[in-house]
Amino acid sequence: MALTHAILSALIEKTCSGYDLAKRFDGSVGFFWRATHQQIYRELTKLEQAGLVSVKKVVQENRPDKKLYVVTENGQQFLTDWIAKPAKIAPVKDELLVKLFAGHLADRAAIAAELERHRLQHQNRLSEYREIEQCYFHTPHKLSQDNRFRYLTLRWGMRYEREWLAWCEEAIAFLQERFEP
Amino acid sequence: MALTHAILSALIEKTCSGYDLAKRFDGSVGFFWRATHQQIYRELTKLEQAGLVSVKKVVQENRPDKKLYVVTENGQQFLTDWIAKPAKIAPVKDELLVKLFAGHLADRAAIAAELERHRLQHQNRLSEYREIEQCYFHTPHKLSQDNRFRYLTLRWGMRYEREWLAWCEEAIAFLQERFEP
DNA sequence: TAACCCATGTAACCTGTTACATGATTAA
DNA sequence: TTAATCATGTAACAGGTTACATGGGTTA
Repeated sequence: MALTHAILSALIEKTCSGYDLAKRFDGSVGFFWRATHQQIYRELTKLEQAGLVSVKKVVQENRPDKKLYVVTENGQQFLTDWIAKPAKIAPVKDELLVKLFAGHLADRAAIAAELERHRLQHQNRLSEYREIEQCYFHTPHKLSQDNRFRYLTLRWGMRYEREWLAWCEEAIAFLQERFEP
Repeated sequence: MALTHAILSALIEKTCSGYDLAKRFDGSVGFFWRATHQQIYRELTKLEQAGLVSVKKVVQENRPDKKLYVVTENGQQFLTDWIAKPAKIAPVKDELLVKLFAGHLADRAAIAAELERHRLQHQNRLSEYREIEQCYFHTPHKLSQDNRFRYLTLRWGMRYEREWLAWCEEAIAFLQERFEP
């Protein structure tokens, strides 16, 4: 179960509150592991009970108090051990591919439209990644060790999105072709 | 919820029993949507109640009776409608990327080993795909309409695995490099 | 004779999703 | 004054995982 680990990884990147974590899961680690705020709060409670994170109450003016979560030594060890443990490749779970698998049932134009919508979404995601690259990773050889690793994950993301784009284009072209019966 | 649709897609490709479906989910649609046999049996019961599939009892000699599931007209319409409905791109959920995100915590050799293990797994998956291509899709222009769509999904799979391989190699090379501090 | 395949299921549990709740502050 | 942001939570439900159960047939 990697939600635990995703949260620890995010907290190690930067200590913050549950609320902040939830927002950060829209980017950052969130690109590779999604979580809603309810999942996060639930998990943080467990992590605290297990002694993998500790909590600091921060009293604020003009806004609600918050709990800052800090990864403990135990927490860091727990993460480090996990990283070295052999794991299987992640299973693919993708609706669009299921749709194409039975694509002959539907109208060609409908499928082409759905492919085009996906193409655009992947293009947008790629643009996001490119902006992040420009912003934080424009000089790769000057990066700190931790950021070099994060840059690697970003590069995975860019490869992934570029490949999706290429495939969408291929699939759309396929739909436009005339085949012999 | 696409498990429903994945099952219908698989049944449309070929009518079979719950047991057979479970096995087929190790390949075929299963490459894009995983399911355990418990999930499948549970879902088939619901699909039958909803009238999207119908059941034929088949009495066998020397082995337990089985229930053949056939997609009904309603079921086919249900699937077809779903295919045309706009959907969002699938979120990525990948442990290895979470691991790399906090990669600086772990020993370099440990991470390199994990990357290598993943590289091998992706290579194996790619070989599987290539065999399927050789076996079923070696003459693309002679394929039936439905198989052309399935071939598209296979081509996605090959792109995906090739890109993973390339990235693993990049990441491993990165770990071997010497950087200035 | 032990282990595995065929075939279907129940039960308990863990994860993930959605909706609802609160209550103050700040920007449009 | 309406909506959004900050901050944390409860509750109910849907989806997914793991373990266990049964019972005959086949293979090593």
